[in-house]
Amino acid sequence: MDTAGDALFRPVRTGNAFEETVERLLQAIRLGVVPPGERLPAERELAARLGVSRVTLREALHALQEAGFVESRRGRYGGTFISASLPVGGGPVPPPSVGSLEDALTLRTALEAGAAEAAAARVLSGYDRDHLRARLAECESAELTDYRRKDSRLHLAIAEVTGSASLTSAVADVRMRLNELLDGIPLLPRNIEHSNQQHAVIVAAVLDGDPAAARSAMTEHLDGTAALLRGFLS
Amino acid sequence: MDTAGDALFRPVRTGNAFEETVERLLQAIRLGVVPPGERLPAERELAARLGVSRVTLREALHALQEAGFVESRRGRYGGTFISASLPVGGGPVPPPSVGSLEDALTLRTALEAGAAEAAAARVLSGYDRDHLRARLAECESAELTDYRRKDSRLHLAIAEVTGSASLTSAVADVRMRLNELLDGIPLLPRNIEHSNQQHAVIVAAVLDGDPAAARSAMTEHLDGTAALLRGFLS
DNA sequence: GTTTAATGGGTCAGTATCAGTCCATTGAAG
DNA sequence: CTTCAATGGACTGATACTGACCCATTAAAC
Repeated sequence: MDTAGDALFRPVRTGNAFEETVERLLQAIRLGVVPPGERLPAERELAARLGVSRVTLREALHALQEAGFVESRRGRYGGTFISASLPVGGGPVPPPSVGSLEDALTLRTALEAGAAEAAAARVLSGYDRDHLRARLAECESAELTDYRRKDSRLHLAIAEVTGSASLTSAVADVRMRLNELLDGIPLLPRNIEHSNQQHAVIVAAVLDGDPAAARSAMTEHLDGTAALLRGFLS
Repeated sequence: MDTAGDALFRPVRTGNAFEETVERLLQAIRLGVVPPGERLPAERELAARLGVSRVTLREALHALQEAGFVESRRGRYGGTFISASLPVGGGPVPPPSVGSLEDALTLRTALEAGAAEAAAARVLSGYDRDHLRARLAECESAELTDYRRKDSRLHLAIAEVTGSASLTSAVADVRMRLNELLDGIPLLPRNIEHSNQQHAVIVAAVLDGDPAAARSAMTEHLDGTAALLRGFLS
């Protein structure tokens, strides 16, 4: 029962509805799923999709508004928009134990390498192929301050074209966990350049329909940032 | 935003606290993490670990009791025990869409193949090695009615020795989703025998510290049941 | 026997969350 | 300039969940 019990008897809810809602919205913003300037779905629709009451959603939106992440406009054709300039990092993160870092890295490798392989094994629609190419291009032309978001968006796109929504959510979750840690370490142009080369190889392998190549390229890419994280956080 | 939005704006809570608690406990029972006859943690402790009030936990336990999954005894050295003979399947499952089946299968392959690889890449403690061997043996000597539980327990053990609690939880979750579907298809001795051979290969590769072999053996194993599921549910 | 510690059984007031309803604002369309 | 539909803003009563109690029961330990 021991270790499996630890995993199964973990908390059923990680916080109250308000906190979880804020977390989700931050996920969408920080991972670049809805970019600066764009509109979120209307409150009524968003509340329904998040499975939360509109009151709770609005509390979450207010919190994000006060923190400067979103701005709301009333009236028809109004809505809640992502701020053009996002606030910088969400404050100092609690020192992550080595254990929790390894936990997240292990999960990430499984999910993202699996996603790359699965994506390459599928026959992709033209839409999917364009999506991948667009995210790759965005990543290559990203400003330094934008890079993490564009990078996340590309990785998420690879999970998306897998066709598995569960896999996509899981990738988004683990990336949020790791991004918090990554915010604590410097972003070197040298590393970005290297990342972009690897990204190109990964996307090419996926588009070519070469699962083994996609997996190994992704694994290599992930090992790079994993080493970086281990180095800076120890 | 499209597909990524679908994944990110999914419901924050899949049900009320009561339902989620029942689900978790069923997970522990159905996956064989706490076997028939054994005791669950005391209500106060379990409620704390599940992050739920004791009232809610007790409601969940009562529901499971009425359904015949557990029995409670009062007094010191009492507790809530898993029934020696568990009720059969949880009623007719809603017809799973092909999409949701593929969704779960894709996620499972990523998680479990990744887990096998990660497990083989670690230096395992003696305890871990024994754990794996014990679960494998249990699986090989399982009765037909016990097989699914013992099988799940083994797969979970492989995730456990990875050392990543998140990965373990994720494997448990996706297995629960698939077990519901597997309950709808017959369990042939012929298949069991084949499964056990594959299990032996997987565990051997993990114990030998051969990640590539562990991954490929696990992939092959999973592909087998995936084909079975696709065949019966279409 | 008596004691005692650990357990399940149950109650209650406070808080969080929800579903439903109506209001206020906006800008496009007529 | 009026109308209208879609949006954010705000309130209310009902319900779910919690945290903190205290009680009842049991079997080992003394």
